[in-house]
Amino acid sequence: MRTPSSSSLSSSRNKVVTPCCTKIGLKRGPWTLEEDELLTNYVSKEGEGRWRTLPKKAGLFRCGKSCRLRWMNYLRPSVKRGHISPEEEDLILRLHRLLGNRWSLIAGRIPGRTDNEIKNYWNTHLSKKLISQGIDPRTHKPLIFNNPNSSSDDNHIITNKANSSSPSSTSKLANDYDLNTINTPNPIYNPNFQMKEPLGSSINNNNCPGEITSPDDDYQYQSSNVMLANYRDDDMNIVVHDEGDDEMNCCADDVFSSFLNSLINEDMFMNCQNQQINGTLQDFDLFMASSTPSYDQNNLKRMDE
DNA sequence: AAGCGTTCCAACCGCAGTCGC
DNA sequence: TGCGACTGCGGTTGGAACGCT
Repeated sequence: MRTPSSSSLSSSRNKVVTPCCTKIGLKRGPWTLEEDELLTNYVSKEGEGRWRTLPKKAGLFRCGKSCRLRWMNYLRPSVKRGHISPEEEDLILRLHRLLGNRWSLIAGRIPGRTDNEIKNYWNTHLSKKLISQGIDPRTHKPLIFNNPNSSSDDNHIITNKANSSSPSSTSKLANDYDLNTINTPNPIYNPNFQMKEPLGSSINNNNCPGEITSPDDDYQYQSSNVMLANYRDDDMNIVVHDEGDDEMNCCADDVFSSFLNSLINEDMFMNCQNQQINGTLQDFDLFMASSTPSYDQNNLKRMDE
């Protein structure tokens, strides 16, 4: 069905590829009912995991990755199929504003939905919807169309190849929206930012390890659902706080979890929405101040202020 | 009905993190 | 400490379905 793209071919020449991807004779493409049945029966009996050896044991001519994906995104009993409800859509929008393209984190907050499904839904529906509303789907800030007179390092600038002043339709606008031209200061979207251990101490007691800078720069999330903060050193370089402390991590995890849960609450969201300038950090501060007595919002000094 | 363009989404890919040896 | 195996994530692809002419 699918053939390796030119990029993947060229990269695989220089890289050690995992055996499951190179084995000859493995089936690719859409799954058949028989394959689904084999996989479902096997996982029901033996449980998830050990994907590498699963295909052989289950009698499938697929690589482990493919089996895992099929199970996770389609066959798992908890997977909910069908239309995304308006409530789910709203939740996706809120979570994406906070988390960026952290699809697995977002999916973890929407029961029955998979990261792949949410990612697809975002790319095909929600990003276009936001663009049609004049909102940058990456930053959730108003779109600013390219002005030849403006400086080249402006953030949140997009170009509209057809007509920047009068987009004619959602579809047209979406097609003309050049994602490659966007610069974003938000580390959530910045691949150069390294996800590190969480900064638990500033959340769980009154100690502040450093000066908090701009909201977009300083709160990051890692795949373990932990919020963390960075600060700037004397040279204004962003410093990632890297203090391992399992207990603190655990607490930060709980706090972050509660924070996300709170966003499900409409009132909380509406309050925060009115303060989009300060975005994520302000949302978090509001939440922490209202729900965590030990959290001293004033301890967070911002270089930007 | 045929041809063509667009949309949607399942599946694939490379990469990075984690774990065990 | 280094290495390989395994797992999970986010980006991308391409074929089927759909809509328009």
